[in-house]
Formats: sequence, C-alpha cells, structure tokens
Amino acid sequence: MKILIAEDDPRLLKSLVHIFKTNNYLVDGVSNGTDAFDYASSGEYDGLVFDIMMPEMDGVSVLKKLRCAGITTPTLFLSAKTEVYQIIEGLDAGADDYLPKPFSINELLARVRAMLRRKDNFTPDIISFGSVCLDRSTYKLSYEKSEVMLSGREFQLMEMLIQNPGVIISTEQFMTHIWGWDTDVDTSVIWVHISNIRRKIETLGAPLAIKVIRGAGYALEEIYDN
Amino acid sequence: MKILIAEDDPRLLKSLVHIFKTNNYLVDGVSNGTDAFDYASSGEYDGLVFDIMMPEMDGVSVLKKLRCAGITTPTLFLSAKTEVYQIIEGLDAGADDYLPKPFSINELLARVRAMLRRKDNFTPDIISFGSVCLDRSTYKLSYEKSEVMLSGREFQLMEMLIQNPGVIISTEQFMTHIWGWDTDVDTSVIWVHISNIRRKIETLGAPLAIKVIRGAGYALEEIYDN
DNA sequence: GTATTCCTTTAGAATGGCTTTAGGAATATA
DNA sequence: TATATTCCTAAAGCCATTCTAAAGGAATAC
Repeated sequence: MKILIAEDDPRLLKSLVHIFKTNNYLVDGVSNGTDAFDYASSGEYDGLVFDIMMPEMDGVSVLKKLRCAGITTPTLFLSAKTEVYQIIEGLDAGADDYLPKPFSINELLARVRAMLRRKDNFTPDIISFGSVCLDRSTYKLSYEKSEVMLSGREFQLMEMLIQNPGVIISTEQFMTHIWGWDTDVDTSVIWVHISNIRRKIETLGAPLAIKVIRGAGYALEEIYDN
Repeated sequence: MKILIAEDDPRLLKSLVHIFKTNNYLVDGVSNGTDAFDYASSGEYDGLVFDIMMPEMDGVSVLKKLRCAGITTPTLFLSAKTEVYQIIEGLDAGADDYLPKPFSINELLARVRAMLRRKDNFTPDIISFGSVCLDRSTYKLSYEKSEVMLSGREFQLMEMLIQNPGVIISTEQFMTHIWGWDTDVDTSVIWVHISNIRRKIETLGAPLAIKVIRGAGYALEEIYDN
C-alpha cells in the first residue's frame, strides 16, 4: 500500500513518514500544497493523509482540485481542533475521514487502515484461506488453537497470497507490490522469506502449503489428509 | 520485444537505448515528435516510450495522431513532475502508464515489462476448448470435477493450442513463440512435452485430443463418444 | 515390400530456479 | 548501552523441470 503524507511541520512529517514506513507502507512525504497536488494527481497512491494548514495551498483546496481532476484516492485530513469549518468543507469536498490534532499514532494507523479497507472492497481485518486465518492488525497467522507471529515482510507476502487464493503470484508481482517499482532489492529475498514463512506454517501444523511453480511464481494450496 | 524510444535530450536518449538493449529489447531511438510518429506508425513496435516535451511535436500529440491512425501500441510517457495536465491529457489519449522524471532505471524497466505484459491480460483468466478449461492463474487444466497441474512449458504449449482452437500450429510456431527466435533447443522437445501433456489429459479423462498432422503440426480436437 | 521420414515414448542427464543456512547491517527494544 | 529482531546478501547445494538421446511405431514414399 502506498500513501502520500502532506504536512508542513517538518518534524511531524518526518515522524509520520517513519511511522508509516515501519508499518510496511510505501510512503512519500511532501510539505506544501503544490507538491501535494503534483504527487497525488499521479493517481498512484492508495491513500492520502493531508494536513489542512499548508503553505502555498491548503489541504482542502488541494483535495478539491484533485477531485476535479478525477482523482478519487481516499483522503484523511489532519487538523487543529479550531479548524472546524475547514473540516466540514473538506468532508464535503470528498474527504473520507479526519483526525483532530493531537492524535494517537494507533488511532491514525487504525483509521488509515479502515479508510483503505473501505476502498478495497470492504476486505475484513481477518482474512482466511481454508482453515487458516491471517489477522491484519496483529500480523498473526492462526490455525485452530495455535498461532504464529509473522514479521512485516512475511505478513505482506502472506497477505498477497491469501488475497489471491490458489492464484500464482510472480516474483515480479511481489516485488512491485511490496517493495515498490523502484527497488534495488534482489529477487532472492522473496525466496528467503518464503522459506521462513514455510517453517512457521510447519510449526502451526496447518494443512497449508506455499507451492512453487517454477518459472511462474508461488501459490497457496490446501493439503488434504491421506 | 521491440520498442521505440522518443526523447529529445541526446544523452538521456543514448542511455535509454543502451539500457534497453542490454535488457534484450530491440530498440529504436528518435529525438523529435515527427520521427516518433513516422517510426511508430509502422506498427512494428510492441511498446512505445515517449518524452512529453519534444521538438516539432509533443508526445501527447504524437500519441493522439497514432491512436487516430489506428495504432494501439501500448505507450508509456516520461514527463517532468510539473507537466500534470499533459500527463492527464496523455492518459486520456490512450497512454498506458507514465513515469515522472527523474526516475530510476529499475522502475522504468519494471513498468515497461508490466505494460507489455498487460497486453495479453485482456484475454480472460480461464480459456476453454469444448468442456476442458485452462486456468491461466493457476496453470490447472480441468474437466468436470477433475483437474491436473501443468508445468510451465506444458502450460505454454497448451495455452497456444487452446487460444487457436482446432487450428494447426507448427513446431516452428511453437518454437519462436515459446522458446524465442534464437533458441538452440532441438525441435524434438516439443514432441516430449506433447507426449507428457497427452498423458495428463488421459488422467483427466477429458474428451480431448492433441492431433498430429504429419509435416504440419498439432491441433486440438474434440473426441465424440461412439 | 521395404526404405524413409516423421512422430511417440521412455529413460536418464543437465540445467538453473529454488531452498536453505549463515552472517552482517540496520533498526527496534530493554 | 546491551540485546533482540528483522531484513537483506551471499553462497552451497538440491531437485523438478526441461532437455537430450535413443529405441521403437506409424504413416508415407518409392
């Protein structure tokens, strides 16, 4: 998931970018309205987080221009408590949510997740394949009574696999989706992570396998007892 | 794969041509809009990479003229970040993707790969011949309740056969389409793979045969009960 | 009728895509 | 600061797929 953050306070911007990055988002950060518009109008983001007060152009104006230009990316506003009028205007302009400052990081993350989910066909927080469940908010993979914790990358790979049950996903798809279009990372990282995920699935004892289709990619598969 | 690059900065053009060549593309490079149109209108390219700002005619205008002329070659635009309106206009004119400058080479290559791949993604995920289905997303061949998994090569052969139902496909066509025009591989590999596919079709119990036409090639055939 | 060509099938070798382990750099946690 | 975790690179080696080779069959030509 790729999001754009527009916030003029450089320290807050830096923190926000950092926080979202550590939560496995691909993030761009800008500090004024003009840049916000230029970046967002690319349409490449899954979500936008805009401060209302910004130099050059305020967040609401940016959003209005974007919606005019046919960009429908879901948007969350950050605002000072006093900016009530702009908040309403922003929601009218097509914002999906707002969060008054100061806010807790967890609340921000939860709201962004909810916002992206809404767009993303109401995918629930817990997704499953067969009898195995993956919890998006805790990164835990569970089967019957047991569960294992996945690391960030492991979670992202598993999420793509479960969202496309049985479908072959190529290394290239993993790379562009998880690491982004411009990564320098070698394809072989995927092999390493898949290996680690498989070990965790084994400890789970789940009837689940990540099957490889040589030259094509990976796919999830249920294992039936014999 | 053959692509055309149109870029007026001679140094960048030279680099781009070089990069794509080392990545096994056949590449032509031009440095103005008129040439871009003349070359591209030949229709011989699999993909076009156009700078938006070019002498004589800008990239968007070239694309519009091409689309008018019935040329549907997938196209990616390169642009400065500020050329937002031209980008939108370009996408409206039928561009498939764009990349703001400066860009990373990896990203450009990845996007071009994705763009070229998208071309055959217009065909559906499941293709069928008679009552037998081939699922492109899982490489599974199915008939009624049963299914078999095909390997990479088996899938590619079967895909060509099903896409041309009943049509005779020569070994030469298989070779150039699957192995590439400059392969060292012996024609007899096809015989081996066809043999293996036939065995899998047998286990399926499907009323389907890969018929051989001596000296000509292979074709799919339905088998009717007697 | 037999020689020839072209395809089928089997078996085994070669390939290279994947698996796995190990270790170091970077980052989080205590 | 020390410790743990995560992520990535590197590298050794496995093994499924792919290909080669070779021994029949079936159609065609002579």
